[in-house]
Amino acid sequence: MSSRIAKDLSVGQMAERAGVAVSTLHFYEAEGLIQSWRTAANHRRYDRRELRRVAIIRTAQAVGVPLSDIKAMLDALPSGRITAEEWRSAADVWAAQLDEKIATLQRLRTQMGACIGCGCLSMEHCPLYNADDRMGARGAGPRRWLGGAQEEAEMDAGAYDATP
Amino acid sequence: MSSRIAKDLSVGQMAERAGVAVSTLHFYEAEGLIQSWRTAANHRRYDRRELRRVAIIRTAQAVGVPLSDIKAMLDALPSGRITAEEWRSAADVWAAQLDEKIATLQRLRTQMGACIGCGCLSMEHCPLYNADDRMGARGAGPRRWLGGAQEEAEMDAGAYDATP
DNA sequence: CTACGGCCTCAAGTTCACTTGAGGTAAAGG
DNA sequence: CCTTTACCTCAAGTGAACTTGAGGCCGTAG
Repeated sequence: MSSRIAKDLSVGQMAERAGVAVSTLHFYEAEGLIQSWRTAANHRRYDRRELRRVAIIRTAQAVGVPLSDIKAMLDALPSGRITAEEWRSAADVWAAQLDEKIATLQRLRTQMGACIGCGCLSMEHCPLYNADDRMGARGAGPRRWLGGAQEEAEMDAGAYDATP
Repeated sequence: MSSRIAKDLSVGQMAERAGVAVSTLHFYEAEGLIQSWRTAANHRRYDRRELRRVAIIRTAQAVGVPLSDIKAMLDALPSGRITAEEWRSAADVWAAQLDEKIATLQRLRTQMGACIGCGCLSMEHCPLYNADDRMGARGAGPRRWLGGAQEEAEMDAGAYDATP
């Protein structure tokens, strides 16, 4: 029951521990990705649990997941204590998306190393474009995640001599 | 030797085939990511090989690789015909990065499903933050890829009651 | 008592990856 | 001949994810 308030972290401490800038934490909080309470002096105090949230946010971002998606997932969790069941169901939602991304990466890696790396220069049966991720692609600005319809993506092979 | 010029694609055809907007192709070309030659009427014509480049660009982007990195990799290739050896060495440069990303993703997935999913709420031995990708992090604006130093990332466990 | 570090807010700036718009050319169809 | 369609250029706008800067509060070490 005794909540050790002293154990909560200041924004500076959080920033150092999480490896992000203070301004980033301000930003995340403004976006509703993390939470804090305030001291009498209006200073932020973070529950240590928020560290994990930041870790997840950063990791997900590192592989191209937009903040809006991350937020959606984090929002799906209840704010207090989280049961194993709650985590699991949240994790399941992500699992599919992450698997897709892992597959995309492995496809890319394989393409680079094998299909393309082989030098055959043919893409007749190229699986590269089977990545219809489709997740963003609304509005202007940068479209992360493939987004497009990609339809047939039929590309034929052939030899050319780089017509100038 | 007979270069079938008619087989080259217009920007509209490329756009449709590659599943991107015409403006995107203009943009990629301005950035030096793809190439074209011009007809008498100053219209772009793309060698079919450029389709593969676009495919690679899009796939890499889908997993968070910035255009600058993609360009660096594509620039490393000679512009004409590419030998198997050339592709392989280019692929090798990327392989490590892609493996890192795959590992990061799998870590994230595992964290979500197991370490965190277990409900223990402890991150004592959490491997999540061992992703010191470090690749961007120069200048202002959004820092893709983890970027930060991440140092120890020591997070301890404990029970709290969400102090309001 | 004042200098300092650390915190606060809010507005504006920056980078990336594009998109949109204005204004114009060029061949093809009715 | 006129209109459509597809293309061209160049400048400016947009959204995401932050960072930077200006101006100010608070507690403590010198």
